[in-house]
Amino acid sequence: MLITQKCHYAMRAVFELALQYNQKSGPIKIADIAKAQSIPPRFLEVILSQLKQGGFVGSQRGSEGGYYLVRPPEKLMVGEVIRFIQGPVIPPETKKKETASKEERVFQELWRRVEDAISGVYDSVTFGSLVERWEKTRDVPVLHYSI
Amino acid sequence: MLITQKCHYAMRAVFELALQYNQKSGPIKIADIAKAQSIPPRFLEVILSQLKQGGFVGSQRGSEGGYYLVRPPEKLMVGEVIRFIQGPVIPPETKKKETASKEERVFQELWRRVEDAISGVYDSVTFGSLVERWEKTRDVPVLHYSI
DNA sequence: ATATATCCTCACTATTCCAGTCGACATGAT
DNA sequence: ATCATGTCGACTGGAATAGTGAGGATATAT
Repeated sequence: MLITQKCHYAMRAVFELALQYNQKSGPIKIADIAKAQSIPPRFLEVILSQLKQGGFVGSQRGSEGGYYLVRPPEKLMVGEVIRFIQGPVIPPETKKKETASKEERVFQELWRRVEDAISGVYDSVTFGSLVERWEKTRDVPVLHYSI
Repeated sequence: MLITQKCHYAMRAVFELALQYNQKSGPIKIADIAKAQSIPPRFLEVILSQLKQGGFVGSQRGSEGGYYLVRPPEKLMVGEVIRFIQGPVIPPETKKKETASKEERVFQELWRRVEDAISGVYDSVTFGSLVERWEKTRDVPVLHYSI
């Protein structure tokens, strides 16, 4: 699978922090993020602490503590988060010319192109743009009314 | 991981059959494909029989039997094989608008773009073009001589 | 100061998926 | 008839994924 569940959660968590970024209402609690984005809270703990390691978020301990985004959402590409949580799309050994057999080498150009194509998308979308889109469509009713 | 080992094997197997396609030397034995492409023979058995189910290859039983490509390599896109072996890049439930929560819906456009980007590459490369490339570079010495 | 709310750490489990194997059987060429 | 092949279904070991548990550390409120 291209995107793991964990990565989906990570992106939704960052997205949630991005939504609140301009509200200046202090750090957001794990519990709140978990609720807003329907993420198992204990699992979210693991994820956020990993995102902190990666320098994407910061935290405040104690009462009224929580997490916050380090960079403004417009300067945070989704690709950065995805790559950090998931690792590279194409594993390095698939790309290494030296260790590849002749047969494998035929495919390397293909994998390179695939990776570039994916990166092109990943790096053209920021959490800022996602928030913008969200703001625009937040009140648009779902088309699929119950019958 | 985007491409499983099994899928790599499948592509190399098909590629091997593509190489021999114009030689008209009858079906190729599992053992030969396995040897040429360094694939565990028993595993290759599983893979080829799956590819047969998918209509990509045909087989001949008995002595002097083996496998052969059903379509000419130029008319076989790598995407067809990859999608058949691996299933869709983005799982359908990630894309379904009806079942997605509001939060998930923000990301759907992103996943759609990623999928399209990948498909664009997958569907622009045929096994015929891979064989061509192979024929061109088959005798180019490896740059990395042993020291 | 104390209580409490929060993050922090790290180990642990359950489940699923992947890669690969095994044994017995079916079929076709010679 | 024999032997070389493909066919079939079950099976296993290991890795990765998703998620949980228990207790510790620290900041804020009172």
